[in-house]
Amino acid sequence: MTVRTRFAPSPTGFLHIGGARTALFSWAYARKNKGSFILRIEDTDVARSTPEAVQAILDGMNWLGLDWDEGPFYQMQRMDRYKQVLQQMLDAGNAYHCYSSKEELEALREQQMAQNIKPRYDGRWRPEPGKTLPAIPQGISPVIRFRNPQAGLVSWNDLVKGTISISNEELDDLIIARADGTPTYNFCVVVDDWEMGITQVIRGDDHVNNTPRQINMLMALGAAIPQYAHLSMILGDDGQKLSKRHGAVSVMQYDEDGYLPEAVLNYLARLGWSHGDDEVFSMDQFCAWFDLDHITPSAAQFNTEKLNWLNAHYIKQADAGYLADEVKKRQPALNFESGPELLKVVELYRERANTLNELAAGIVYFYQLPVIDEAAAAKHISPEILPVIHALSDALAMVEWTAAAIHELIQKSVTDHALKFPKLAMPLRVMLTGAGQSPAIDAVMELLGRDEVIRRIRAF
RNA sequence: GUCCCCAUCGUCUAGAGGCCUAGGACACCUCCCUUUCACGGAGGCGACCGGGGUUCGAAUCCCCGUGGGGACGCCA
Repeated sequence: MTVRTRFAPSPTGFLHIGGARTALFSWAYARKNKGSFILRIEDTDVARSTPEAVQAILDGMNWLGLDWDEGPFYQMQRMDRYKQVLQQMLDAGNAYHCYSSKEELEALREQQMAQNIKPRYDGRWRPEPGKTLPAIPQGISPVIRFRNPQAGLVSWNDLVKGTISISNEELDDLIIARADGTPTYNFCVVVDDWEMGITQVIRGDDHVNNTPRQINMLMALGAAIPQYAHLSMILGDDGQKLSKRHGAVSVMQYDEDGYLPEAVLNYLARLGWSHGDDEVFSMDQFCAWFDLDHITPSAAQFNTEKLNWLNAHYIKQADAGYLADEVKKRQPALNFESGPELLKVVELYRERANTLNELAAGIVYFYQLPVIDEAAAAKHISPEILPVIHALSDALAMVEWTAAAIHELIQKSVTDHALKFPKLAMPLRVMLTGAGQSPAIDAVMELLGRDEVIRRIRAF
Protein backbone atom coordinates (compact mmCIF):
# COMPACT_ATOMS: atom_id res chain seq x y z
CA MET A 1 0.00 0.00 0.00
CA THR A 2 1.29 3.43 -0.88
CA VAL A 3 2.25 5.48 2.13
CA ARG A 4 0.24 8.65 2.66
CA THR A 5 1.03 10.93 5.59
CA ARG A 6 -0.27 14.32 6.50
CA PHE A 7 0.51 17.39 8.52
CA ALA A 8 -2.63 18.99 9.86
CA PRO A 9 -2.03 22.21 11.76
CA SER A 10 -4.77 24.51 12.92
CA PRO A 11 -4.13 28.07 11.77
CA THR A 12 -4.36 29.75 15.13
CA GLY A 13 -0.73 30.85 15.30
CA PHE A 14 2.67 30.48 13.69
CA LEU A 15 4.48 27.24 12.94
CA HIS A 16 6.51 26.62 16.07
CA ILE A 17 9.37 24.24 16.65
CA GLY A 18 7.19 21.36 17.82
CA GLY A 19 4.88 21.61 14.84
CA ALA A 20 7.89 21.88 12.57
CA ARG A 21 9.32 18.64 13.89
CA THR A 22 5.98 16.86 13.51
CA ALA A 23 5.82 18.10 9.94
CA LEU A 24 9.44 17.07 9.34
CA PHE A 25 8.93 13.52 10.56
CA SER A 26 5.69 13.11 8.67
CA TRP A 27 7.31 14.49 5.52
CA ALA A 28 10.40 12.32 5.92
CA TYR A 29 8.31 9.21 6.39
CA ALA A 30 6.49 9.87 3.14
CA ARG A 31 9.75 10.64 1.32
CA LYS A 32 11.47 7.56 2.70
CA ASN A 33 8.63 5.33 1.55
CA LYS A 34 8.09 7.04 -1.80
CA GLY A 35 4.67 8.04 -0.59
CA SER A 36 2.70 11.27 -0.51
CA PHE A 37 2.75 14.01 2.05
CA ILE A 38 -0.46 15.95 2.43
CA LEU A 39 -0.96 19.36 3.98
CA ARG A 40 -4.32 19.94 5.58
CA ILE A 41 -5.38 23.10 7.35
CA GLU A 42 -7.75 22.38 10.23
CA ASP A 43 -9.62 25.65 10.39
CA THR A 44 -12.96 24.60 11.81
CA ASP A 45 -12.45 26.82 14.83
CA VAL A 46 -13.63 29.85 12.94
CA ALA A 47 -13.19 32.16 15.89
CA ARG A 48 -9.49 31.48 16.27
CA SER A 49 -8.38 30.67 12.74
CA THR A 50 -6.88 33.47 10.67
CA PRO A 51 -5.58 33.80 7.12
CA GLU A 52 -2.40 35.32 8.56
CA ALA A 53 -1.78 32.16 10.53
CA VAL A 54 -2.33 30.05 7.42
CA GLN A 55 0.27 32.15 5.65
CA ALA A 56 2.65 31.92 8.59
CA ILE A 57 2.45 28.13 8.51
CA LEU A 58 3.00 28.05 4.76
CA ASP A 59 5.97 30.41 5.15
CA GLY A 60 7.49 28.19 7.80
CA MET A 61 7.06 25.05 5.70
CA ASN A 62 8.58 26.78 2.70
CA TRP A 63 11.52 28.13 4.63
CA LEU A 64 12.29 24.65 5.89
CA GLY A 65 11.78 23.21 2.44
CA LEU A 66 9.09 20.77 3.54
CA ASP A 67 7.20 20.40 0.30
CA TRP A 68 3.80 18.74 0.18
CA ASP A 69 2.34 16.65 -2.62
CA GLU A 70 -1.32 17.41 -2.06
CA GLY A 71 -3.17 20.33 -0.57
CA PRO A 72 -3.31 22.51 1.27
CA PHE A 73 -6.80 21.29 1.93
CA TYR A 74 -8.98 23.50 4.08
CA GLN A 75 -11.55 21.82 6.26
CA MET A 76 -13.92 24.76 6.05
CA GLN A 77 -14.16 24.04 2.33
CA ARG A 78 -15.24 20.49 2.99
CA MET A 79 -18.34 21.27 5.04
CA ASP A 80 -20.74 19.69 2.58
CA ARG A 81 -18.93 16.40 2.79
CA TYR A 82 -18.80 16.44 6.59
CA LYS A 83 -22.52 17.09 6.73
CA GLN A 84 -23.21 14.17 4.45
CA VAL A 85 -21.22 11.86 6.69
CA LEU A 86 -22.90 13.32 9.74
CA GLN A 87 -26.29 12.51 8.25
CA GLN A 88 -25.06 9.06 7.32
CA MET A 89 -24.06 8.42 10.93
CA LEU A 90 -27.36 9.76 12.23
CA ASP A 91 -29.23 7.49 9.81
CA ALA A 92 -27.18 4.49 10.82
CA GLY A 93 -27.81 5.15 14.49
CA ASN A 94 -24.13 5.85 15.17
CA ALA A 95 -24.87 9.38 16.20
CA TYR A 96 -27.71 11.20 17.90
CA HIS A 97 -28.98 14.64 18.85
CA CYS A 98 -28.34 15.93 22.32
CA TYR A 99 -30.27 18.87 23.76
CA SER A 100 -28.30 19.38 26.93
CA SER A 101 -27.27 22.98 27.41
CA LYS A 102 -23.71 24.06 28.07
CA GLU A 103 -24.72 25.06 31.58
CA GLU A 104 -26.24 21.68 32.22
CA LEU A 105 -23.08 19.94 31.04
CA GLU A 106 -20.88 22.22 33.09
CA ALA A 107 -22.87 21.37 36.20
CA LEU A 108 -22.52 17.68 35.42
CA ARG A 109 -18.75 18.02 35.05
CA GLU A 110 -18.39 19.84 38.33
CA GLN A 111 -20.46 17.28 40.12
CA GLN A 112 -18.33 14.45 38.74
CA MET A 113 -15.09 16.19 39.58
CA ALA A 114 -16.35 16.67 43.11
CA GLN A 115 -16.89 12.93 43.30
CA ASN A 116 -13.37 12.32 42.04
CA ILE A 117 -14.48 10.58 38.93
CA LYS A 118 -13.46 11.35 35.40
CA PRO A 119 -15.83 13.96 34.00
CA ARG A 120 -17.84 12.67 31.09
CA TYR A 121 -21.20 12.93 29.41
CA ASP A 122 -23.73 10.69 31.11
CA GLY A 123 -25.65 9.74 27.97
CA ARG A 124 -28.92 11.31 28.98
CA TRP A 125 -29.91 11.85 25.33
CA ARG A 126 -28.39 8.62 24.08
CA PRO A 127 -31.13 6.47 22.61
CA GLU A 128 -31.33 2.92 23.88
CA PRO A 129 -33.88 0.23 23.20
CA GLY A 130 -36.70 0.61 25.69
CA LYS A 131 -35.36 3.91 27.05
CA THR A 132 -37.56 6.98 27.20
CA LEU A 133 -35.69 10.12 26.21
CA PRO A 134 -36.44 13.46 27.89
CA ALA A 135 -38.95 15.75 26.22
CA ILE A 136 -37.24 17.85 23.57
CA PRO A 137 -36.94 21.39 24.90
CA GLN A 138 -38.21 24.28 22.80
CA GLY A 139 -35.85 26.71 21.16
CA ILE A 140 -32.70 24.69 21.61
CA SER A 141 -30.64 23.55 18.65
CA PRO A 142 -29.11 20.21 19.49
CA VAL A 143 -25.53 19.13 19.09
CA ILE A 144 -24.76 15.79 17.52
CA ARG A 145 -22.94 13.17 19.56
CA PHE A 146 -21.17 10.03 18.46
CA ARG A 147 -22.60 6.89 19.94
CA ASN A 148 -19.42 5.44 21.37
CA PRO A 149 -19.37 1.73 22.25
CA GLN A 150 -19.79 1.22 25.98
CA ALA A 151 -17.97 -2.05 26.40
CA GLY A 152 -14.71 -3.45 25.27
CA LEU A 153 -11.27 -2.09 24.71
CA VAL A 154 -9.78 0.04 22.00
CA SER A 155 -6.15 -0.70 21.41
CA TRP A 156 -3.66 0.02 18.72
CA ASN A 157 -0.01 -0.57 18.18
CA ASP A 158 1.44 2.89 18.32
CA LEU A 159 4.48 3.06 16.07
CA VAL A 160 6.33 5.13 18.65
CA LYS A 161 4.92 4.11 21.99
CA GLY A 162 3.94 0.49 21.46
CA THR A 163 0.59 -0.98 22.34
CA ILE A 164 -1.83 1.40 23.97
CA SER A 165 -5.20 0.23 25.23
CA ILE A 166 -8.04 2.29 26.53
CA SER A 167 -11.31 0.92 27.84
CA ASN A 168 -14.45 2.21 26.18
CA GLU A 169 -15.78 2.81 29.68
CA GLU A 170 -13.34 5.69 29.88
CA LEU A 171 -14.79 7.30 26.81
CA ASP A 172 -18.00 9.22 26.49
CA ASP A 173 -20.20 10.24 23.58
CA LEU A 174 -18.28 13.13 22.18
CA ILE A 175 -19.85 16.01 20.33
CA ILE A 176 -19.15 15.75 16.62
CA ALA A 177 -21.26 18.69 15.48
CA ARG A 178 -21.92 21.93 17.31
CA ALA A 179 -25.34 23.47 17.81
CA ASP A 180 -24.71 25.61 14.75
CA GLY A 181 -24.19 22.48 12.71
CA THR A 182 -20.44 22.79 12.18
CA PRO A 183 -18.51 19.59 12.75
CA THR A 184 -15.82 19.43 15.43
CA TYR A 185 -12.17 18.49 15.28
CA ASN A 186 -12.32 14.78 16.07
CA PHE A 187 -14.99 14.20 13.48
CA CYS A 188 -13.30 16.15 10.70
CA VAL A 189 -10.03 14.37 11.34
CA VAL A 190 -11.76 11.03 11.02
CA VAL A 191 -13.52 11.90 7.78
CA ASP A 192 -10.39 13.44 6.30
CA ASP A 193 -7.93 10.77 7.33
CA TRP A 194 -10.35 8.25 5.91
CA GLU A 195 -11.10 9.95 2.62
CA MET A 196 -7.59 11.18 2.03
CA GLY A 197 -6.41 7.61 2.48
CA ILE A 198 -3.94 8.43 5.23
CA THR A 199 -1.93 5.33 6.08
CA GLN A 200 0.19 6.67 8.94
CA VAL A 201 -0.99 9.40 11.27
CA ILE A 202 2.13 11.01 12.71
CA ARG A 203 1.24 13.71 15.23
CA GLY A 204 1.94 15.07 18.68
CA ASP A 205 1.25 12.86 21.66
CA ASP A 206 -1.31 15.29 23.00
CA HIS A 207 -3.55 13.39 20.60
CA VAL A 208 -3.10 10.00 22.21
CA ASN A 209 -6.35 10.44 24.08
CA ASN A 210 -8.23 11.32 20.91
CA THR A 211 -7.05 8.22 19.13
CA PRO A 212 -9.47 5.66 20.63
CA ARG A 213 -12.41 7.94 19.87
CA GLN A 214 -11.23 8.37 16.32
CA ILE A 215 -10.72 4.65 15.91
CA ASN A 216 -14.25 4.00 17.15
CA MET A 217 -15.67 6.45 14.63
CA LEU A 218 -13.58 5.03 11.85
CA MET A 219 -14.91 1.60 12.71
CA ALA A 220 -18.48 2.88 12.80
CA LEU A 221 -17.92 4.23 9.29
CA GLY A 222 -16.41 0.99 8.13
CA ALA A 223 -13.20 2.79 7.30
CA ALA A 224 -9.68 1.39 7.35
CA ILE A 225 -7.79 2.26 10.51
CA PRO A 226 -4.50 4.01 9.79
CA GLN A 227 -1.39 3.33 11.82
CA TYR A 228 -0.62 5.89 14.48
CA ALA A 229 2.69 7.31 15.62
CA HIS A 230 2.58 9.74 18.52
CA LEU A 231 5.57 12.00 18.92
CA SER A 232 6.43 13.22 22.37
CA MET A 233 6.66 16.89 23.00
CA ILE A 234 9.59 19.25 22.83
CA LEU A 235 10.41 21.13 26.02
CA GLY A 236 12.06 24.54 26.14
CA ASP A 237 15.74 25.17 26.82
CA ASP A 238 14.89 25.36 30.51
CA GLY A 239 13.00 22.08 30.59
CA GLN A 240 9.67 23.84 30.80
CA LYS A 241 6.79 23.24 28.48
CA LEU A 242 6.75 25.56 25.50
CA SER A 243 3.80 27.90 25.39
CA LYS A 244 2.85 31.13 23.71
CA ARG A 245 4.18 33.20 26.53
CA HIS A 246 7.09 30.92 27.27
CA GLY A 247 9.67 30.04 24.67
CA ALA A 248 7.41 29.03 21.82
CA VAL A 249 8.57 30.97 18.82
CA SER A 250 7.91 30.77 15.14
CA VAL A 251 10.41 28.84 13.05
CA MET A 252 10.70 32.08 11.10
CA GLN A 253 12.22 33.60 14.21
CA TYR A 254 15.16 31.27 13.66
CA ASP A 255 15.57 32.75 10.21
CA GLU A 256 15.56 36.20 11.73
CA ASP A 257 18.06 35.14 14.36
CA GLY A 258 20.48 33.96 11.71
CA TYR A 259 19.98 30.20 11.64
CA LEU A 260 20.20 28.25 8.40
CA PRO A 261 17.22 26.03 7.59
CA GLU A 262 19.66 23.13 7.12
CA ALA A 263 20.83 23.55 10.70
CA VAL A 264 17.33 23.79 12.15
CA LEU A 265 16.25 20.75 10.16
CA ASN A 266 19.29 18.71 11.15
CA TYR A 267 18.83 19.71 14.77
CA LEU A 268 15.13 18.87 14.80
CA ALA A 269 15.77 15.55 13.10
CA ARG A 270 18.10 14.54 15.94
CA LEU A 271 15.66 15.67 18.59
CA GLY A 272 13.83 12.48 19.44
CA TRP A 273 15.19 10.45 16.57
CA SER A 274 18.60 8.90 16.07
CA HIS A 275 20.61 6.88 13.64
CA GLY A 276 23.42 5.40 15.70
CA ASP A 277 26.11 7.98 16.33
CA ASP A 278 25.30 10.14 13.32
CA GLU A 279 24.89 13.79 14.20
CA VAL A 280 25.40 15.79 11.03
CA PHE A 281 23.54 14.79 7.90
CA SER A 282 21.67 16.23 4.96
CA MET A 283 17.93 15.96 4.43
CA ASP A 284 18.57 13.48 1.61
CA GLN A 285 20.46 11.33 4.04
CA PHE A 286 17.77 11.80 6.65
CA CYS A 287 15.02 10.75 4.28
CA ALA A 288 16.99 7.66 3.36
CA TRP A 289 17.54 6.71 6.98
CA PHE A 290 14.34 7.81 8.63
CA ASP A 291 12.21 5.27 10.42
CA LEU A 292 9.68 5.32 13.21
CA ASP A 293 11.49 2.62 15.18
CA HIS A 294 14.19 4.97 16.32
CA ILE A 295 11.98 7.69 17.69
CA THR A 296 12.21 8.15 21.45
CA PRO A 297 8.93 7.97 23.29
CA SER A 298 10.05 10.43 25.92
CA ALA A 299 9.96 14.21 25.79
CA ALA A 300 13.07 16.07 24.61
CA GLN A 301 14.48 19.32 25.84
CA PHE A 302 15.54 21.87 23.26
CA ASN A 303 19.20 22.84 23.42
CA THR A 304 20.21 26.08 21.76
CA GLU A 305 23.93 25.40 22.28
CA LYS A 306 23.78 22.34 20.11
CA LEU A 307 21.74 24.15 17.49
CA ASN A 308 24.44 26.83 17.49
CA TRP A 309 27.11 24.24 16.94
CA LEU A 310 25.23 22.76 13.99
CA ASN A 311 24.54 26.20 12.62
CA ALA A 312 28.25 27.06 12.79
CA HIS A 313 28.95 23.85 10.95
CA TYR A 314 26.53 24.70 8.16
CA ILE A 315 27.92 28.23 7.92
CA LYS A 316 31.35 26.73 7.33
CA GLN A 317 29.91 24.50 4.61
CA ALA A 318 27.68 27.07 2.98
CA ASP A 319 28.19 28.64 -0.41
CA ALA A 320 29.98 31.96 0.08
CA GLY A 321 27.65 33.72 -2.31
CA TYR A 322 24.67 32.65 -0.23
CA LEU A 323 26.37 33.90 2.93
CA ALA A 324 27.18 37.22 1.26
CA ASP A 325 23.54 37.65 0.26
CA GLU A 326 22.42 36.89 3.79
CA VAL A 327 24.89 39.41 5.18
CA LYS A 328 23.63 42.10 2.82
CA LYS A 329 20.07 41.37 3.85
CA ARG A 330 21.06 41.72 7.48
CA GLN A 331 23.08 44.92 7.02
CA PRO A 332 20.88 47.03 4.77
CA ALA A 333 22.55 50.27 5.88
CA LEU A 334 26.08 49.29 4.90
CA ASN A 335 27.53 50.35 1.58
CA PHE A 336 29.30 47.23 0.38
CA GLU A 337 30.73 49.05 -2.62
CA SER A 338 32.85 51.16 -0.30
CA GLY A 339 35.05 48.33 0.91
CA PRO A 340 36.61 45.01 -0.03
CA GLU A 341 34.80 42.34 -1.95
CA LEU A 342 32.19 40.91 0.41
CA LEU A 343 32.81 37.37 -0.77
CA LYS A 344 36.40 37.53 0.48
CA VAL A 345 35.40 39.10 3.77
CA VAL A 346 32.84 36.37 4.29
CA GLU A 347 35.45 33.72 3.60
CA LEU A 348 37.72 35.27 6.20
CA TYR A 349 35.01 35.53 8.81
CA ARG A 350 32.68 32.57 8.30
CA GLU A 351 34.39 30.16 10.66
CA ARG A 352 34.14 32.59 13.54
CA ALA A 353 30.36 32.96 13.41
CA ASN A 354 27.69 30.80 14.98
CA THR A 355 24.87 32.60 13.22
CA LEU A 356 24.36 34.69 10.13
CA ASN A 357 23.67 37.63 12.42
CA GLU A 358 27.05 37.22 14.09
CA LEU A 359 28.64 37.03 10.68
CA ALA A 360 26.82 40.15 9.58
CA ALA A 361 27.81 42.00 12.74
CA GLY A 362 31.40 40.83 12.54
CA ILE A 363 32.24 42.24 9.14
CA VAL A 364 30.99 45.78 9.69
CA TYR A 365 34.42 47.35 10.24
CA PHE A 366 35.41 46.51 6.69
CA TYR A 367 32.80 48.94 5.43
CA GLN A 368 32.74 51.68 8.01
CA LEU A 369 35.07 53.07 10.67
CA PRO A 370 35.03 50.84 13.73
CA VAL A 371 33.99 52.01 17.14
CA ILE A 372 37.16 51.74 19.17
CA ASP A 373 37.01 49.61 22.29
CA GLU A 374 38.57 52.03 24.74
CA ALA A 375 39.70 49.36 27.16
CA ALA A 376 41.45 47.47 24.39
CA ALA A 377 43.01 50.68 23.12
CA ALA A 378 44.28 51.62 26.57
CA LYS A 379 45.73 48.18 27.02
CA HIS A 380 47.53 47.85 23.70
CA ILE A 381 48.25 51.29 22.29
CA SER A 382 51.03 52.73 24.42
CA PRO A 383 52.93 55.99 23.78
CA GLU A 384 56.12 53.95 23.31
CA ILE A 385 54.67 51.79 20.56
CA LEU A 386 53.04 54.61 18.60
CA PRO A 387 56.24 55.79 16.83
CA VAL A 388 57.01 52.22 15.84
CA ILE A 389 53.55 51.81 14.35
CA HIS A 390 53.78 55.10 12.52
CA ALA A 391 57.12 54.09 11.04
CA LEU A 392 55.54 50.81 10.05
CA SER A 393 52.72 52.61 8.32
CA ASP A 394 55.27 54.56 6.25
CA ALA A 395 56.79 51.29 5.19
CA LEU A 396 53.35 49.89 4.42
CA ALA A 397 52.92 52.59 1.83
CA MET A 398 55.40 50.92 -0.46
CA VAL A 399 55.19 47.20 0.34
CA GLU A 400 53.64 44.70 -2.02
CA TRP A 401 50.02 44.46 -0.84
CA THR A 402 49.64 40.81 0.05
CA ALA A 403 49.10 39.23 3.44
CA ALA A 404 52.45 37.45 3.18
CA ALA A 405 54.41 40.60 2.37
CA ILE A 406 52.58 42.55 5.05
CA HIS A 407 53.36 39.85 7.55
CA GLU A 408 57.00 39.92 6.59
CA LEU A 409 57.12 43.66 7.05
CA ILE A 410 55.56 43.51 10.50
CA GLN A 411 57.96 40.73 11.42
CA LYS A 412 60.90 42.85 10.32
CA SER A 413 59.73 45.72 12.44
CA VAL A 414 59.27 43.37 15.38
CA THR A 415 62.81 42.08 14.96
CA ASP A 416 64.33 45.53 14.47
CA HIS A 417 62.81 46.80 17.69
CA ALA A 418 63.43 43.58 19.62
CA LEU A 419 59.70 43.14 20.33
CA LYS A 420 57.29 40.23 20.46
CA PHE A 421 54.87 39.96 17.58
CA PRO A 422 51.74 40.77 19.58
CA LYS A 423 53.32 44.04 20.68
CA LEU A 424 52.68 45.30 17.18
CA ALA A 425 49.81 43.10 16.12
CA MET A 426 47.52 44.03 19.00
CA PRO A 427 47.67 47.80 18.60
CA LEU A 428 47.21 47.38 14.87
CA ARG A 429 44.20 45.20 15.50
CA VAL A 430 42.59 47.78 17.75
CA MET A 431 43.30 50.62 15.34
CA LEU A 432 41.99 48.76 12.32
CA THR A 433 39.09 46.74 13.72
CA GLY A 434 38.31 48.56 16.93
CA ALA A 435 38.59 45.45 19.06
CA GLY A 436 41.11 43.13 20.64
CA GLN A 437 40.01 40.12 18.62
CA SER A 438 39.88 39.65 14.89
CA PRO A 439 41.06 37.28 12.20
CA ALA A 440 44.79 37.24 11.41
CA ILE A 441 45.86 40.86 11.22
CA ASP A 442 47.78 40.57 7.95
CA ALA A 443 44.74 39.03 6.27
CA VAL A 444 42.54 41.81 7.62
CA MET A 445 45.00 44.41 6.32
CA GLU A 446 45.18 42.87 2.90
CA LEU A 447 41.40 42.99 2.53
CA LEU A 448 41.02 46.43 4.07
CA GLY A 449 43.35 47.87 1.46
CA ARG A 450 46.48 49.93 1.72
CA ASP A 451 44.87 53.37 1.76
CA GLU A 452 42.28 52.47 4.36
CA VAL A 453 44.87 50.80 6.59
CA ILE A 454 47.16 53.81 6.52
CA ARG A 455 44.22 56.17 7.08
CA ARG A 456 43.08 54.26 10.15
CA ILE A 457 46.58 54.07 11.61
CA ARG A 458 47.15 57.77 11.03
CA ALA A 459 44.08 58.57 13.08
CA PHE A 460 46.11 57.67 16.15
C1' G B 1 -9.35 13.29 41.11
C1' U B 2 -9.72 9.60 36.87
C1' C B 3 -7.40 7.57 32.58
C1' C B 4 -3.08 7.37 29.38
C1' C B 5 2.13 8.00 28.56
C1' C B 6 7.30 8.59 29.96
C1' A B 7 12.14 7.68 32.93
C1' U B 8 20.61 6.25 30.52
C1' C B 9 25.92 11.79 31.64
C1' G B 10 23.72 19.08 32.78
C1' U B 11 21.34 18.42 27.49
C1' C B 12 20.29 15.30 22.81
C1' U B 13 21.00 10.26 22.51
C1' A B 14 23.37 4.70 21.41
C1' G B 15 21.67 0.43 23.78
C1' A B 16 16.20 -4.76 21.46
C1' G B 17 19.62 -10.32 28.13
C1' G B 18 26.00 -11.51 27.82
C1' C B 19 29.63 -7.19 22.64
C1' C B 20 28.60 -2.30 28.67
C1' U B 21 34.63 -1.53 33.94
C1' A B 22 27.57 1.81 29.39
C1' G B 23 29.35 4.35 23.31
C1' G B 24 28.70 9.15 20.48
C1' A B 25 27.35 14.50 20.20
C1' C B 26 26.59 19.56 22.54
C1' A B 27 28.25 22.15 26.83
C1' C B 28 32.26 22.34 30.43
C1' C B 29 37.74 21.60 31.84
C1' U B 30 43.05 20.69 30.31
C1' C B 31 46.70 20.56 26.65
C1' C B 32 48.33 21.35 21.45
C1' C B 33 48.11 24.74 17.17
C1' U B 34 48.60 30.22 17.21
C1' U B 35 49.61 36.88 16.27
C1' U B 36 44.48 38.08 19.71
C1' C B 37 39.65 35.79 19.54
C1' A B 38 37.72 31.90 17.06
C1' C B 39 38.40 27.40 14.02
C1' G B 40 40.88 22.77 14.22
C1' G B 41 43.42 18.53 16.89
C1' A B 42 44.32 15.41 21.44
C1' G B 43 42.71 14.22 26.23
C1' G B 44 39.43 14.73 30.67
C1' C B 45 34.95 15.24 33.82
C1' G B 46 30.20 13.10 33.62
C1' A B 47 24.49 8.79 33.57
C1' C B 48 21.42 3.36 33.65
C1' C B 49 15.24 7.16 39.36
C1' G B 50 14.39 3.53 43.84
C1' G B 51 12.93 -1.34 45.52
C1' G B 52 11.59 -6.15 44.53
C1' G B 53 11.40 -10.24 41.17
C1' U B 54 12.61 -13.53 36.45
C1' U B 55 17.50 -15.41 34.76
C1' C B 56 23.74 -18.64 35.14
C1' G B 57 23.61 -13.34 33.69
C1' A B 58 19.36 -7.16 33.39
C1' A B 59 20.47 -0.44 31.40
C1' U B 60 17.66 -4.03 28.60
C1' C B 61 12.00 -8.45 30.70
C1' C B 62 7.93 -8.29 34.85
C1' C B 63 5.75 -5.99 39.33
C1' C B 64 5.44 -2.08 42.95
C1' G B 65 6.90 2.65 44.29
C1' U B 66 8.72 7.63 43.15
C1' G B 67 9.16 11.56 39.90
C1' G B 68 7.68 14.02 35.36
C1' G B 69 4.23 14.84 31.38
C1' G B 70 -0.42 14.56 28.72
C1' A B 71 -5.76 14.15 28.36
C1' C B 72 -10.48 14.76 30.56
C1' G B 73 -14.06 21.57 25.81
C1' C B 74 -20.22 22.91 21.44
C1' C B 75 -10.43 24.13 21.10
C1' A B 76 -7.49 21.74 17.81
